[in-house]
Amino acid sequence: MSTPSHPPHEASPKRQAIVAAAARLFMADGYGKTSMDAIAREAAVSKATLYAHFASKDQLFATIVGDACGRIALQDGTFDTGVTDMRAALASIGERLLRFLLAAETQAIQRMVIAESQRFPELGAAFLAVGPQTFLSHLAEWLAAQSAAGRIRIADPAVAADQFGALLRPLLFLRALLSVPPAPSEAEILANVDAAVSLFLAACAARSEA
Amino acid sequence: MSTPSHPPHEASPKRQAIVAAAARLFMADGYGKTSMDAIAREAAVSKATLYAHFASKDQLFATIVGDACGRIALQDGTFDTGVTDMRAALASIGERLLRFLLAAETQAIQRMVIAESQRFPELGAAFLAVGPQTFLSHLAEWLAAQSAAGRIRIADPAVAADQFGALLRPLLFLRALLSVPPAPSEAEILANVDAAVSLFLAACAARSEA
DNA sequence: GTCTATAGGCCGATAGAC
DNA sequence: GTCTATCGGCCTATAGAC
Repeated sequence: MSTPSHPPHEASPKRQAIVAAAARLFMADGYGKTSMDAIAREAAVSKATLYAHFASKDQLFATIVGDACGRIALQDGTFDTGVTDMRAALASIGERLLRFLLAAETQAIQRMVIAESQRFPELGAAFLAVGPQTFLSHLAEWLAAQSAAGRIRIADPAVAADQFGALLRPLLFLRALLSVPPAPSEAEILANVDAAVSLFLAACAARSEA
Repeated sequence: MSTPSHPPHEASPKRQAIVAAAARLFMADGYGKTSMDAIAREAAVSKATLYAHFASKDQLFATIVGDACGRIALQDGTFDTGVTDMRAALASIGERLLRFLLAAETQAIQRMVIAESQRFPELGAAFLAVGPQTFLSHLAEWLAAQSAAGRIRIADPAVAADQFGALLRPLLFLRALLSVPPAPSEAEILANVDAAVSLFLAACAARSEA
């Protein structure tokens, strides 16, 4: 993140193996339980090689999480421009967001960043910037456009985007983040999206304030 | 949690010192970075005494987090029965919830439980039960009563409670959980509560469905 | 750059005296 | 129950040969 750290080639095969192994283990077991020995073993590389590519466990962790945050930003953030049915458009955006938030890799990253954000202060800020804030600013822009086109009534697009996003982190999302079974079912996901869209649209149809 | 574990007196002074020290250190540094040596030092007790009261680091951690979860449940869950102004009532409930979610101890517990919920499966379930689920079931009951009294229109109180709760975990809440400065200001807190109440009420005034 | 081998330290947990 | 002292192990990181 702060230190790109490519002393050898960025695309060195061993380096790629190390990154892949570290990502898998950090996400599965967290920072504390993952040892450099285990990463070296998983990557089929000696520990010395590992340390030739990454100066410390901290730096390796920061690199892995930074990469993962970058991957989040690459998620298709396109919002339809030729909208006619607001309910369908919001349902589509909401469903994509909720499914993304519940995906295994996203959940793993969230747990890691929340767990270590105090020890690695840049991590939380980086995640927030490339994840939630990027998504919300795109959504706010889109909402503003829909509002300007008269398809919805929104006073403050930024606030509205934040609220729509929050509605897609209901108890279902908490349950998943806390690893409490059962895993979210298809029906639950769709019901939560529908409820979020309904509440949001009902409010926007009814009022002109924020 | 599962193992009450009081071999000596539950209220033994040394035991209390251990619990206090462990709670402070676990919440500040997390499970991995907190050592039994540090806890013993902080509690002014030998490590052998520590192990006389708690069989292992895991068990001590589970006890501390279980206690903390129990303390959450003790939060004043009273909802006004003699309500006239729904906006004021919801604002009061919302403000108490958001301030609670942002409190330092609550944040520390959330980080710990999210971080270790995979290694300690009972932890996530216990937290969910005594925290969010207890609150939401009380809120749902209260909303049902208000709906029955004709002060609001709610089809599914459980869904509505979940949504009101979700609206009180906006970006502001994420920022705090990720330890990203600045700390939430008074104005931000009140603005977020007001926005949540406005959206919720506008939707409930406008529709009869969920 | 990559290996084998190991330094050096801290950790969780225990033995044994009182 | 509480202490002092210590074990055995695993961890991060490095030295030195190739």
